[in-house]
Amino acid sequence: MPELPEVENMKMLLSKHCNIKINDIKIKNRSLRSPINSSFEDDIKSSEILEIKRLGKYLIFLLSNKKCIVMHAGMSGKFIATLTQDIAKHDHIIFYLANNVIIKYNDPRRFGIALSFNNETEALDSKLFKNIATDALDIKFNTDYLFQKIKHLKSPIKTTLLNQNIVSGIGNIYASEILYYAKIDPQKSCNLLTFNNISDIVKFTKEVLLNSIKLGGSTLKDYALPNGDTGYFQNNFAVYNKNDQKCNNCNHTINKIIMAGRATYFCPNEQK
DNA sequence: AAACGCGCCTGCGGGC
DNA sequence: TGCCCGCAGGCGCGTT
Repeated sequence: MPELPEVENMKMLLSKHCNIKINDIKIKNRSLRSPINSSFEDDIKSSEILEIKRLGKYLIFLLSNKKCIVMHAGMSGKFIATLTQDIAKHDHIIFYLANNVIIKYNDPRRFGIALSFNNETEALDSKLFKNIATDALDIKFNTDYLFQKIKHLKSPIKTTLLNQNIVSGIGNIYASEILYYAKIDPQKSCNLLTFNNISDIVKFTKEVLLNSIKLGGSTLKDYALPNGDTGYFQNNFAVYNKNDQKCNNCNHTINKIIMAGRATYFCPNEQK
């Protein structure tokens, strides 16, 4: 999916449509990862979005009627803001704003989430967020936090960074990228990492994610920004999708391996 | 507890 | 040309 930088870009662009009445809402297909709840349309209709928050890869919409919408874009979800009425294949949710803007949620694989709650507290107390850890860009995600959280784990650091119960927002692209800059082998067990290793991981997590946000995120097959633009971060990948190419820092070839079923890229010469 | 594998879906590209 | 296979930004559940 969209990982943290892509979701942050969605948030920024959708936030331009706050404080505008939502005249109508239509759902073409309720069967996302879990079905869209039956009161979703009624909870939103005639209300306005006051504020959009992001926690990890989740978007939290606070509405003027106190209701709260939670959305997650799964692997292939995206938002499209448009003035044209056309409905494309996989446009599952359509918001009709009073200023004639139409916002569509499109998600071919339907791994996304869209649920409404009576208020923000109810949303944050729900099962969705029960085990979601602090956000990777939150000041509370620091070296002491991560060291305490993972020093006893025997799992490899790469799969651990993908665990949203440890830190939220990092996905499969950025896990490889972060560990490349931190010069750590993705297969290394967490309990073998030094405090300095973990300090580097935290530092480069912030750096890589913030840099990608600035560049509009990464655009692979499915992802596009709500205004139709594509991000540029994929041009800055150090290792992701670059197997058999040369490492930027040395002449060694970038390796691709599978960890916990997910493609993982690293330079075996730089990352120990 | 913690670590792994599988399934949920659709679309695309490569190999035959 | 067309079919089949593997793979894709994620995550929850079941099993060991």
